[in-house]
Amino acid sequence: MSRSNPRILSTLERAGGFASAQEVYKLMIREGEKIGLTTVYRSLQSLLDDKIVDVLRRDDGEAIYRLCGDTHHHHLVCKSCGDTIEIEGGAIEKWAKTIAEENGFRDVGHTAEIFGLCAKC
Amino acid sequence: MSRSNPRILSTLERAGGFASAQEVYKLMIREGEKIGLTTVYRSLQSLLDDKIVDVLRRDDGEAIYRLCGDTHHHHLVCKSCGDTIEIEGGAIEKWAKTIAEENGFRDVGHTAEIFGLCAKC
DNA sequence: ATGAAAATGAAAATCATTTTCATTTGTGAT
DNA sequence: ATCACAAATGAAAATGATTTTCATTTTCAT
Repeated sequence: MSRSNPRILSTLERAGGFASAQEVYKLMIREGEKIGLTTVYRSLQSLLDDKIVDVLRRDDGEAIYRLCGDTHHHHLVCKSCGDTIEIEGGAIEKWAKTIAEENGFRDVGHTAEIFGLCAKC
Repeated sequence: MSRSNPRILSTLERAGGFASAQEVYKLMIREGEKIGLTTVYRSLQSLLDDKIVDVLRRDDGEAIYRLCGDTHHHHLVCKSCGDTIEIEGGAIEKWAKTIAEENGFRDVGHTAEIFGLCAKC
């Protein structure tokens, strides 16, 4: 079932734990690895399914993948440079849970991202 | 300098203050307006430059534009039947603003969605 | 009315991502 | 080792949003 490929995960790590599919692919090619772009996309997708990586969007819409720890967190992302800060989501967790209960929902999850311009940009 | 076109802004409003370029274009065509896709893109871009609209990304990477200052809301979505409930986001607004300030970010926006199984499913 | 500058849009170009499909590889049974 | 079949791979084509090009039209000050 796992279509993931250890070489791709390892490349993502080597890239600083943060790169787009295209970048992972180019990096592997540049390093002489034999790999196809399709496989890179597929592997990243299954790493995503397995919640081993996280996906965000750059300003231009390109998807960037990052290794993520297992603790559930949210992101504060700079629209300009892509700099990302992990944030604690205690307040959000409570909010989501409350709203869901009020409306009779169960088995609840949520997404939340904050984006803006960081101090440097 | 302002390449904006009032018809596009007005269509975005009519769309609920929230739509992609493609959607704005299709809506205008469907309503019999004479407009080109290129112009829609250009107009949205300059509305963006003028900070009259805001841009976000859908999960699939498509850019969605919304009127700034539009009191925006969030969604509680059923994973199974797709039923969607609009929710007030007062708590979230405050949370996002606080976190952003603490980290020196400005010009801040956010996304938040809650999803789960509704009472019927 | 005249010309310059700005706006427009059809068609082509870009670029990330997905799909298709033929080939290769891995695995388990015999 | 051999056979058979499922999973993985990747080249090439398809897709779809967005941008660019460029020729034409509109606007506007004179």
